[in-house]
Amino acid sequence: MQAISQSTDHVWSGFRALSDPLRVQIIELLRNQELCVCELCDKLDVSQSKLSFHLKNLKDAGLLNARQQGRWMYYSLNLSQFAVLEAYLAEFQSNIAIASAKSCD
Amino acid sequence: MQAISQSTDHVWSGFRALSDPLRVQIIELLRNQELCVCELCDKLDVSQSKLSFHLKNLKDAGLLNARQQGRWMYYSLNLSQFAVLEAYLAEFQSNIAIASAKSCD
DNA sequence: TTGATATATCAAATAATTTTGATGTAAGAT
DNA sequence: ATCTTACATCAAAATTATTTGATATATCAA
Repeated sequence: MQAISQSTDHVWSGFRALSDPLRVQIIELLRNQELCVCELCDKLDVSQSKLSFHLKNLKDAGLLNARQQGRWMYYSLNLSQFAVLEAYLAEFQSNIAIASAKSCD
Repeated sequence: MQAISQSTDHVWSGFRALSDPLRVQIIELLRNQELCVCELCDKLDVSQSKLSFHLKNLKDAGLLNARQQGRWMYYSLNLSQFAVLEAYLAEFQSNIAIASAKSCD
């Protein structure tokens, strides 16, 4: 068994964070810049508590960094976690089909 | 706006399919070989209808291929869809921080 | 044709997630 | 000290996803 198979918890929970359209919109907006909650709120036109819920979801999955400055919270992408998920998916490309024509009977 | 931002639907729905521990177990088992439902059922020790539900979920997301042979259905990974998701994540690595120290006030 | 097997589908029950609106908290301004 | 602003949190309601057990379908075997 490969190391990668031993604990896939962080993998599916990472993907779970990305499994929502609003959360994908959030990371798209943060693609090139850090933004504060109020800016995200404006751009996405969603309620503040709703946005807060989704930001927490992304942050708990390790996909976002948060930085407080005075009254504002600035969120940005945590690229290393994106890289973890990317690497997980990339590994599938390098598989040898050991038993491609296996039969059941 | 980049092409990638225009339709993120297949992206989050792809990630949604990967956002469940059992479904991740399924793709791990299919990593190196095609398997039929009964083999997956044995190895995962889950009910047949439950497995069927999750296989459909992965298939609908384009992550699995299905091939019928007699009474058996063989499932395998659709690597090209894995590559799509991988590429989506990879793009985030190449972003320039346009406004890293933007201030809100 | 009858029976067994492999898998899919369905409806009902259960569980998890998301939304909403209200309230809490902490920082800065007056 | 009081007020306002930015954000987080909470509980209840609404929505969505998953599980379960039953039934349907199709293939093959006898």
